[in-house]
Parts: sequence; C-alpha cells; structure tokens
Amino acid sequence: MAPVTELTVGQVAARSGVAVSALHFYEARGLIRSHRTSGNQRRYGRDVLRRVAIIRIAQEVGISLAEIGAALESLPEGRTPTREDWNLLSTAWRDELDQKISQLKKLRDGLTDCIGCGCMSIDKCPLRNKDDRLAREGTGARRLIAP
Amino acid sequence: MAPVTELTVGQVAARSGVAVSALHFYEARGLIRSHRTSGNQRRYGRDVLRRVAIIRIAQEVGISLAEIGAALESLPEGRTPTREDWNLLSTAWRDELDQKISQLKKLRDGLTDCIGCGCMSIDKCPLRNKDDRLAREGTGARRLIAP
DNA sequence: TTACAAGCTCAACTTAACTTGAGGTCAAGC
DNA sequence: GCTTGACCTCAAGTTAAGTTGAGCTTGTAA
Repeated sequence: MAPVTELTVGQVAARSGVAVSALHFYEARGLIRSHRTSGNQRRYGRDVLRRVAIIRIAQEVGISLAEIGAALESLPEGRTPTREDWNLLSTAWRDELDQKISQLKKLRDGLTDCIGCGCMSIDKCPLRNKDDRLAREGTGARRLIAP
Repeated sequence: MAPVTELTVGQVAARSGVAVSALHFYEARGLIRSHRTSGNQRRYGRDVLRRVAIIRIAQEVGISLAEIGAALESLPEGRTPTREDWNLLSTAWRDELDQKISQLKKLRDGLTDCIGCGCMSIDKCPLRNKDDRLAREGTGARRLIAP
C-alpha cells in the first residue's frame, strides 16, 4: 500500500473543504506543492493541509493570494513547519494584521473613535489615517479642495 | 455661493481617497446616494464621507460590497447617523466581525492554537471549525477518507 | 479485464470590484 | 463669450480568484 502520509488531490479537497480546482489553482500559483506519481497524479504531504488552512483563513480576513504566497515562502517545503517557522510567518504579517484587527474592532464597536470626528478633516480622522500611504505616494491627488 | 455642506464628486474623491469612478460605482450599487444639480451633476451631503470611510474599512477586512450595502441600509439616508445608528450597524455585523477578529489573532499569534493539532483531524482543528457551515451543508463532501 | 470514479491539461467562462475611453455637457475665470 | 477643467453616460476592458467543460488517462474493485 501507498504510505498513509501521501494524500491525493481529492483527499486534500475533502479534508480541507477546498475544491479540487482551487487546489490546482493554488499549486499553479505556487502556494502549495505536490509531487507526481508515475501516472502523473498529484500526491501531497500532510503539511499541505496546514498550508491550505492558512490560505483560507488569511483570505477570509482579506489578504490576497499574492500576499499569502509571499508569506508562505517563509515556511519550509518538505518538512513540517516548526513553531519558529510559524512565528516568522506571523511576524512578517504582524503590522498588517494588527492594522486589520484594529479596523475590525472599530467596526465592531460602532466606529466610536470616528463618531466625533465628523470625517471632515482627512488629516485627523482615525479611519483615514490608515491610508496615509496614499497621501505619501505624492501624486498630489489627495489635496484638500482649498489649498 | 453654494452651501458649504454640498460636495461635488471630485471633492468627495479628494477627501475620501476614493476614485471618482469608484464613487459612481458605489452609487450605482446603492451604497451611497446623491442628488443632482439642474445641470445633472452629483452633489453629496457630508455624511457620504463617513459612509465611504466605512465602505473602505469594511472592504479592507474582507467584507464584500454586497454585505456592506446590506448593512448600510440600517443607516439613515439624509441625516447624520447617531451613535444608535452605528451600533445597529455594528451589531448586525458583530458575529462575523468577532469571527474575523479571532481568525486574525490566530494568524498574528502564529496560529498557536493549531500548532499542536496536526491538522489531521478536520473535526477537531480549531482552524477548520469556523467552516462547520460547510460540514452542515450536508453534501457529504467533507467525509474523512476511511469511513 | 473491464467499468467507471478519480485524475490530468488547457481553454473558456464567471463574479466582484473597479478603471478606461469615447463622446458630449457644465461652469468659472479671463 | 470662450476656453478649460470637472462632470455626465455608457460600453468595454482589467485583475483576482476560481469554476466549468471537453477530451483523454489512471487505478481499483467486481
């Protein structure tokens, strides 16, 4: 019998809740990797389940596959990631994740921070400040109407 | 002079950091509303800035325009939303937002909850459990390989 | 040893969320 | 009163993230 540790694409799909076509897609994008049997069928190591879980979670909170792919590169191919590996990954995302967490909390808590700001002053509004990269891009597009 | 409280689409774009074309798009989707001048140009009340801010924040954390639109219907057209209005909106989203916040924290904290789970058991993995709606949909697609 | 579920590739279609462009209108300063 | 930048509409294009389908191959269970 084939070793228990090898999974077919259908098995990964069943256990991860992700469609086979999506797994093919992730593989084409380099987010997951497989090797092939002599008959050209994909076989996955168990670590793929964890990678897929991360992909879905990250997507769910609005991280693009491109970003996820970049982050996943910090995970080792072939061996099971250690706690250190995970920490590297999450550290790479920490700022962005912290940002999103605080945005989510603001939404959840009724945007209380913004209730008093009137959103009239783009410079002061706590909701807009997360976008200061736009302001920094220097296109001049974000100027207030009256100079 | 026109009343200070009326904004053109270009002014809203400049102050919200959102492209004019996107504002048109949001309006076509019913997320924001304007009235027209005699010359058929859009004019917005100041509350549109807050609505747009919410739209962008919600999008950033992975909420679709369709969901945002549904939630925004709880906000009053025409008058400035009160604290109560905001709370209604955020209450409608609370479960989903709480869910996302906890997902984000797991990612940020190195997926510690999952490090020990091996992701071998789809039923126990805390990362997968958020997906139990899939399991509940009764397609039978999520069965483990060996029955 | 054969039937048939599961795989494979590749191209085309889909949906969301916008952007771009063409072709024409509005309005504020000189 | 005319010019020029901001607006308008509508159609078509774009990118991300997949899904669907056609046509062909594999592998396993009766």
